[in-house]
Amino acid sequence: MADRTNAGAEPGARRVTKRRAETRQRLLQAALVVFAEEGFGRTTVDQVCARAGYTRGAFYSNFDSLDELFLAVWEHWSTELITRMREAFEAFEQAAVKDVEGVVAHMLRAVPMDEDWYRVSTEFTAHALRNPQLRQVIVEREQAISASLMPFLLTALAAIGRTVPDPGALGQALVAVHDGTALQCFSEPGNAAVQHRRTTLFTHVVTAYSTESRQQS
Amino acid sequence: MADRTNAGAEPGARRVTKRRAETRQRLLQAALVVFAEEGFGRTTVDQVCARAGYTRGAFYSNFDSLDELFLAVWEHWSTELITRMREAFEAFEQAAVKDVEGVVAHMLRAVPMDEDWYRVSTEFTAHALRNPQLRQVIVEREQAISASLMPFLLTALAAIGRTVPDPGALGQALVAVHDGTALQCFSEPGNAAVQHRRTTLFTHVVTAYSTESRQQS
DNA sequence: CGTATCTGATACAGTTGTGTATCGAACAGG
DNA sequence: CCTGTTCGATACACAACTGTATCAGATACG
Repeated sequence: MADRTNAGAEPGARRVTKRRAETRQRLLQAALVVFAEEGFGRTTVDQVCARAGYTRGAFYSNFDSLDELFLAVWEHWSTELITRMREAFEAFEQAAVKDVEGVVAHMLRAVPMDEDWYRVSTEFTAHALRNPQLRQVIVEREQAISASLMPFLLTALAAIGRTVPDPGALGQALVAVHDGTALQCFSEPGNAAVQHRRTTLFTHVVTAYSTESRQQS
Repeated sequence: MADRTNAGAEPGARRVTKRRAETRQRLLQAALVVFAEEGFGRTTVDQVCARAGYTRGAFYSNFDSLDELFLAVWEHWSTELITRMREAFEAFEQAAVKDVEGVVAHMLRAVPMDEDWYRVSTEFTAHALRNPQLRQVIVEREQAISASLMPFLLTALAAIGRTVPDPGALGQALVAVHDGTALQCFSEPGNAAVQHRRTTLFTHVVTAYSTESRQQS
């Protein structure tokens, strides 16, 4: 590994200057775009640096290899996405929601759909399947997404008088449906029917995994 | 393009020798494995040829570029898969199937789950999103899968007294669910719960998209 | 300010891969 | 068999990328 950021507490620790943090950040941003455009395997160090406005020296000072950068990009942006999702959830007005369709509509509004990210994460997925450690990383990330989403979803469902017997199963189902339908939406960006069917499918799934409970909040 | 196969009818047509066909075939097979192992972007012409037992001369005699081979591999194996799926369906005994779970179990048994293919097709998907023409190819393939599957599914459902109001929507939903859950299954190969939830999700979806009809065949 | 350290630019050496051109061997048709 | 054609191996010229080593400017801190 190249020099790692560290909070300054360790012995032998090096200060992390602002400049360095900024450089790293810009490299991560640039990398997402370049990976999306060129594909990971065909991306060169030069391309990323050029896009970020650096030369290769900056890269090799911050990372050891493109592989390391790829992982860093994926982790950075996937946590970013989870954060955004959570924020969107917290900003919700539960007021107007009266049925499952409403809950789903709210939920889908909170889930970002970014094509660059989709391409990169898809490729990362394929990449991760080649490496047991990365496989695990993927699994954990999926659980994190599910864990971020479910509390809000359960609350929203409770508000319309619905209970989820097996939240874990619902979480897994939703992630799968999201992944599968995202591809369809990106494949046919102009096709409104595909978009609509996506919502319908989500609604069916949420309905199937929840049951009506007597007391409505 | 390199020399193309042709049926010999065109003027200026070249014979296609057996040797050539065999070479092409072996290159396609080798490519699937190498792409799965290395990733498309990091695969070299040499690697594919070595795996197939040729040198680069054979490759350049059959294809113009790795891109062309990638597409050829994807088309070859995806049609192959559809064929297998259809055959598996045709071999089914409808006898023992008495409920939606049974139908789903049969269906899932017909759908091949090959990890090499999954990796390659996932990467191809990401690749295809960069090119409008390839996007279209993906869409058409999805429709072909749906078209192969639905007749059998509709028949099986009819046999247990169920009707599907919107087969197109169900087809799209099933493809999405398949794609999404396949990743989960490959990520946690040892986890039986994931496998089971996949089946459950399929069952829920098929149930939600079909309605009970009076007359049972 | 002055200085020690950190950061990114630049230059370099070596490796790896591509695409083409050429040629002998394999093949199909008579 | 013989012959014209096709196929794939080999050699070559060229281009691209990597990783390292070095250095000058930027930065933090007393």
